[in-house]
Amino acid sequence: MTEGNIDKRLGDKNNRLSEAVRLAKLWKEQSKGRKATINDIAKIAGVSKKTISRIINDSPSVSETTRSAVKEIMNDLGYIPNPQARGLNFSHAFLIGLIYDNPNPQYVVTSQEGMLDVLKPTEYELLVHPCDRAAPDFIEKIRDFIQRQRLYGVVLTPSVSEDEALAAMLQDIECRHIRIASVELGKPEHMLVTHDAVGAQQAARHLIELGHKTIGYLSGRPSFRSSQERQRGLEAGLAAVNLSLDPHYIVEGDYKFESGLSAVEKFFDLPVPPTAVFCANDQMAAGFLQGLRLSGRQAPDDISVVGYDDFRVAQNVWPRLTTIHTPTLEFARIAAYRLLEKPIPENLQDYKAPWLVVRDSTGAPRI
Amino acid sequence: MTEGNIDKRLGDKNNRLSEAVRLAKLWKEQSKGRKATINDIAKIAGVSKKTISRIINDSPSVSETTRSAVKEIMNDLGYIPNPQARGLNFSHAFLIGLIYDNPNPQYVVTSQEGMLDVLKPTEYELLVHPCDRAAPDFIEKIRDFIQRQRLYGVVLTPSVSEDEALAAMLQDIECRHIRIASVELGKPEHMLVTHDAVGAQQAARHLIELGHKTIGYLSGRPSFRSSQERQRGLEAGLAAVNLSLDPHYIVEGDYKFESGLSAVEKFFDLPVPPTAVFCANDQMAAGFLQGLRLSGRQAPDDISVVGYDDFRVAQNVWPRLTTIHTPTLEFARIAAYRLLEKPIPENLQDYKAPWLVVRDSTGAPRI
DNA sequence: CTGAAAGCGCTTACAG
DNA sequence: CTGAAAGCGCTTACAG
Repeated sequence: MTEGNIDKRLGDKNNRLSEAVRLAKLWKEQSKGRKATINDIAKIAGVSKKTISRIINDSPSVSETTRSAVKEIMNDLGYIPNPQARGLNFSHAFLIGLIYDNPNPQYVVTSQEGMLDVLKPTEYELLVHPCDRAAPDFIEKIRDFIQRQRLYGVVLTPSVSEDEALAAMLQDIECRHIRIASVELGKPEHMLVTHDAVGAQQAARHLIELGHKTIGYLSGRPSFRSSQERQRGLEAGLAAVNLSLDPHYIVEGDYKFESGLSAVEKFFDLPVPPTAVFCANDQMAAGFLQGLRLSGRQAPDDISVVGYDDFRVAQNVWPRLTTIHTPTLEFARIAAYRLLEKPIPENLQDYKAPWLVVRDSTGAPRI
Repeated sequence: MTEGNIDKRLGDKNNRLSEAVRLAKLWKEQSKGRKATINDIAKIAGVSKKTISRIINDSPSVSETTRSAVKEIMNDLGYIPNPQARGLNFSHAFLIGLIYDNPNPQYVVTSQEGMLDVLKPTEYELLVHPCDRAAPDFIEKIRDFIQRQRLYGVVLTPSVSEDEALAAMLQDIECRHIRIASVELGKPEHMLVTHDAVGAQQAARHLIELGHKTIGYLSGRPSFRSSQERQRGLEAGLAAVNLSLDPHYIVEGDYKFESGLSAVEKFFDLPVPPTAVFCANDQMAAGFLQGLRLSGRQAPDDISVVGYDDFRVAQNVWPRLTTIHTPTLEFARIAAYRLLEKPIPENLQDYKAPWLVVRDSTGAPRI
């Protein structure tokens, strides 16, 4: 290769670049706020649409020179590929769904935020979809939602994540999905397990260490796996010191404040009331605390109370609630990473188990 | 027209129908779960794509015979028009955005639910987009969000709804938007006013009727219009009985629990502490109640407390909070109706002003 | 009331 | 490493 050739090539490159700069300027004057399309970029860069498409999709078979030149033009014009046009060719939209039925707003918003943290640097957006498992056409509705907007995938949170018929439908229509649930319910590749039994066992250990022997359980709906798992953890903790959970000491709640409130008299009507109650979630524990007060009692003097979730309410009530912290935000992030098949950051690897947070609602039993 | 002609037409129609039934059956056998497209429907119905398109878009210029025949086929095959393909032709996707920065999860989830109530029977879905007004590129980020997915429109909630630069940007890119805010800030067609001053005035009247004369105000961030409006309402209520709000009796909070908690000592450090405090939201009022307890006081014996919002926390705390109810769900519904330019149902017309809910945190002042 | 052609902004084969 | 053609599933002119 002679020096002349090199000069010529440099010259060509420079010409092409300056031509691109000229065209870009022209375009900006004429476009009047219209957004650039793949055609505009191709014309200005002097390459084919297909090359632009390759760059959008990070194809390796584009020369570094072309790629950087085109990328500069893209930035200059503020070009964003139209996700609808892309979605029309791929078999999906650039949309992720969050399907939930948990009535706790903080759980929902925290999950959204966790997922959005991960989606933010991508081209995906988050669609929210509350649902009602009791509705007769609930699965059909979700199928419509997914197929209509051709979602890339969905994340399911408890309790709708526990629904086997729903999981089967998702499998059937080949919709990517991650089920966040207290325990492994289906294929591991679709599961994100929160290990509620492990958390509940810590609650049990805490109460036992304080000296409690007669411990009650305020459950969620018995059909909810999370409530079953929390009970299982409590029983495991009791079994470790040769205690067991007497069925009379189980009161059925529904995860709502009111069921906590009304549980108080049920426990205190027992011949020997428990000295501590483990509530299957914070909301019921908050109701339980209010029920205590309404009946002239208080925690932890008259009875110790432990919640589950560590949502905001745990710190708002009085006494502040001893509870089990579940890293909801982190689980949501992990779910999003897994859905997008992205590597999960190191610092999220640890967030696998819930942990105990001791506050003011627990103490030694009154003799 | 002879009888023969009529017979022939009926015969044609019947032939066409039975042919369609035959083709539909064939299609279902061969499609193997593939979703029907406009082409499939057109072929089976024996009409052009354009006619199907007209039916999808409710064009009046389609004969009732054709329309009903085609609709039957659509239902039979479970046909759903692809919103991405439609969006590619229209200048927007079938997506609505909810842009919020309110940290209260219940506010967010309630707003989402209200909007979804309205979107459910439509082809639109809801995209959530939290934001941070303090971020330097916050407006740019929102513009990207809107333009990338080519949203049909957005609903803004306080305080981001108060941002004039954001409103200007939306105007500029011609993005439909509804701003839910405490007071009319911009063009009426974009505003949905919650009339916070009216609510606050009721709080003032309630306290005055109980006999309070020295009333404190725990504000939100002074830059927030909602906090200003709630203060304005309080002042109006006081002015009605020739009282006024002494600036010393205003403590600055930030709508968060902790600022309520720490406000207690500030009020009680005054030479003459107020006998009642109006908190600019429930979350601060809950903190205030906890702060009272931590300092050995309680409401309403030592001081009356009023909140604003009537979120769940108002009933969870002890004493249960007297507060101002804002129909958040209904406002979100109205916003969605207006965005879609749908008529607002009669029963929503009334939901224009907030109202007082008296619970246990207010009483007559201690002499 | 109905339809054939061209196009929305991209991508997938296919070819070189 | 690069490109011309055809297509994704719809709609907009235009024509009749």
